[in-house]
Amino acid sequence: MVKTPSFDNNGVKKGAWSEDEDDKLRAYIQRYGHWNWRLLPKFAGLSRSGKSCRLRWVNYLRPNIKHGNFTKEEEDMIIELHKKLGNKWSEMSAYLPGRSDNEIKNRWHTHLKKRAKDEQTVLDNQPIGTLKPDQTNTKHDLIHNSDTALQMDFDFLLAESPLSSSSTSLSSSWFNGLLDSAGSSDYAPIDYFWNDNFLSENDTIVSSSDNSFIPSDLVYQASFQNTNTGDDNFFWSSVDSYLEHNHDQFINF
DNA sequence: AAGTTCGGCAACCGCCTTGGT
DNA sequence: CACCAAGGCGGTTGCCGAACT
Repeated sequence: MVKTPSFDNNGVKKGAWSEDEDDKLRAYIQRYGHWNWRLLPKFAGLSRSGKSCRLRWVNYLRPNIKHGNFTKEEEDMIIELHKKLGNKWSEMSAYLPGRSDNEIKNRWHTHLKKRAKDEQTVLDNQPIGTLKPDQTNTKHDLIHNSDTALQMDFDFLLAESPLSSSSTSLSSSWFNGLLDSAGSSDYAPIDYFWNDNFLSENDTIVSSSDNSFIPSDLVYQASFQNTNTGDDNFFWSSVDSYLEHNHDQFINF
């Protein structure tokens, strides 16, 4: 299933992650965040490359990540997004909460690529004139997305998404519109999990400006205020800011 | 039962982008 | 402007279990 653990010439471990390594990485990031992937393994006590740590966290260890058991809706969405975006797996993952780009990519290659091709073949070989009304609808839906409402959502999302080339800035209306059009937080970009998992239920985001849309990177740089105690809690977005506020711990490092 | 092929997926590799100096 | 380091992304690989012969 996974690559056999081994060490390269620099003593960096490769291959499958052990439970102990997962625990170390998870505990470290949940406590300190990932302020610098390259240095993180050293601080966390791991013999891994920063890239490997990042990948493990993003694809497997981060909170709310889902594995396997793709729903029909998720698969439909992937196929639809692939039509619109091509192999932009990371962009697709923004529309599928809890799904990593790697998992979406794997799902596409192992299941959906064939399914999409088969569906297209059926459509190509079936003249519209031979279809009954309901079949015509089916063909229309498949061509123009399997669900009309979903299609409208896709069009809207893609047009308004901050990831879209036609969009020039992160707009608050994008997320508000996202929720309005979807009518459900299921369509919310995955970035929102950061808020959920690094804040206690009594914490609120303190933002100096528009806080309707806060990408994960910005969340890390934001400050949070406990509504009960009024205390501010900071997540460190850079090694400099971290060291600055934790100087005593590293004075002898 | 043994050998072979296939499917699924975690992880790696190399390139590109971005930000700092 | 050029260079460098770090992060991010998409393509690919390697391994294992299941299915097949």
